[in-house]
Amino acid sequence: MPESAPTTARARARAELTAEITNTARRHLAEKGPGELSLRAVARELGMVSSALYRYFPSRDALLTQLIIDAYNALGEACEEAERAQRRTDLIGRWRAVCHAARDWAIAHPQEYALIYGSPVPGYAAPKDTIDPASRPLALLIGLMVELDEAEVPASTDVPIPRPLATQLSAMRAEHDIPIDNRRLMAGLSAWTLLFGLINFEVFGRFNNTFEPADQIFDHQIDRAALAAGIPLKNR
Amino acid sequence: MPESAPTTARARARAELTAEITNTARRHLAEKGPGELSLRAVARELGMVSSALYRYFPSRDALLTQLIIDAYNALGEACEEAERAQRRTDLIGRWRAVCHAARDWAIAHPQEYALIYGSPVPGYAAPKDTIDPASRPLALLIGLMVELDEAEVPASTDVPIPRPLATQLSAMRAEHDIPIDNRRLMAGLSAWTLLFGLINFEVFGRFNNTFEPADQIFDHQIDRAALAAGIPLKNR
DNA sequence: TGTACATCAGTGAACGCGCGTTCACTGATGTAC
DNA sequence: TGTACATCAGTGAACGCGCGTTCACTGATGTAC
Repeated sequence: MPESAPTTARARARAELTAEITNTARRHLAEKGPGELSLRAVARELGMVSSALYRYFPSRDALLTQLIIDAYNALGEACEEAERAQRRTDLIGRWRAVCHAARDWAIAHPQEYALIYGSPVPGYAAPKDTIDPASRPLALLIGLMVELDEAEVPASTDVPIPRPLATQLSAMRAEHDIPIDNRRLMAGLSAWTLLFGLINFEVFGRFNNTFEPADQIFDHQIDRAALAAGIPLKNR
Repeated sequence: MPESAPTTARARARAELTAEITNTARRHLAEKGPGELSLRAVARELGMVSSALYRYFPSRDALLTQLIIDAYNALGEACEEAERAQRRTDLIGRWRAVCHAARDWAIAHPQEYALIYGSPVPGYAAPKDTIDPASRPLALLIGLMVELDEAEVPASTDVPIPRPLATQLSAMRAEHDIPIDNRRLMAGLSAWTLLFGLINFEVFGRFNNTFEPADQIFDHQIDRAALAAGIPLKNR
């Protein structure tokens, strides 16, 4: 539901149809791939003429953008919800919850996942509105790092951070008001990279024929990453 | 050059034209994406009629398969060559060399990289001949692990490996005659996952606007991974 | 409450495009005797 | 060395397809007075 509930019948119909269009498009996407998403096919399924879609989306790219934003938000929400369900003091539980939520969502929606974490769609430039939704999982992980800091969990012994990298990290901290030092931030970024690298490998089939199911190797690797990020595997 | 040098003029011409076709296709791929690769466009550029290509490749998919195999081999070769250039005893140097070679190749050939490590091309199933070329980088890393073992470098303290994962790892070791234990093999696999996760993030633009250039964050993360895999950062 | 006008949703035809693949063909290259 | 035949590369036309987007239009819904 948008900010203010639509009052007139027309506005309500419009909101509903917009949702129906994105839902249908999402279903088509799930079956094929972003390149195969066709406005005409979506219109056909909705019993409309293809040109009618242009009342709702100015172009195919705009529809794709909507799907991308929705995907980022769905993934972000899944992670946040799972994380929220853990005891606040259970840091490793929270880390695992985020990892599993992201993985489960990706496996359940492989094409949507590919849309946001796979190869960029050629000729398509992600607009600014995708940035915030896209950063929700990372924000969660950084939140975890902040609490590690507050709980005075010692950071894992670590590889030194050279000057130029420190500059980039500091700039990032300043821009987003992140109250931890570079070492901890870097730990969060590493965990984030590893998590999605792992999911990519699984969703894109790199573990096929060897690690099927990949549940165990996933669990193992995220625990390794937790250790590397300074999250103790056992709560005190 | 294929196994046996072609003797007749016809055979030579055929080999040359086949190469020209794949080269042109590769160039087109580099500019657009796999979905945009068009037989007609390739033929046009070569001054042939589109149907003539069918003397060389039975279908568009066959051409794509060739490009995929070539990409795997090019990447694999780049890694192997870089690794070969290091002193044998310099294990961390060899690890870094592999990482940098893979990254450099990916950055230089982003579309080819996307073809092999990005979202799967919809409706396209990779045939068996891609398996061997695809595993070359992992094979290198496992080789490194074997030498770590031989050099009696102690494995890093680690997360325990549960039963079912151990079974999968043992099966893998048996199938490929890998003379190390599960713990070391797992370390190699983790390093491998992290490396390509990292490259994906960079090539697919996830570090944009924050870590540009990403050289430093890359170096830092591969050193972290080295530590986690038990490779000492300093040689003795 | 009623009327005149403005806004909007959806239609249907059309434009212009490029694609993969098939097929019967011509003419050149290779092979067997 | 020469001839008859088989193989192969490349042609050009055609099939059948689906796509995104534009445009002038009709008829319904909403708004101002």
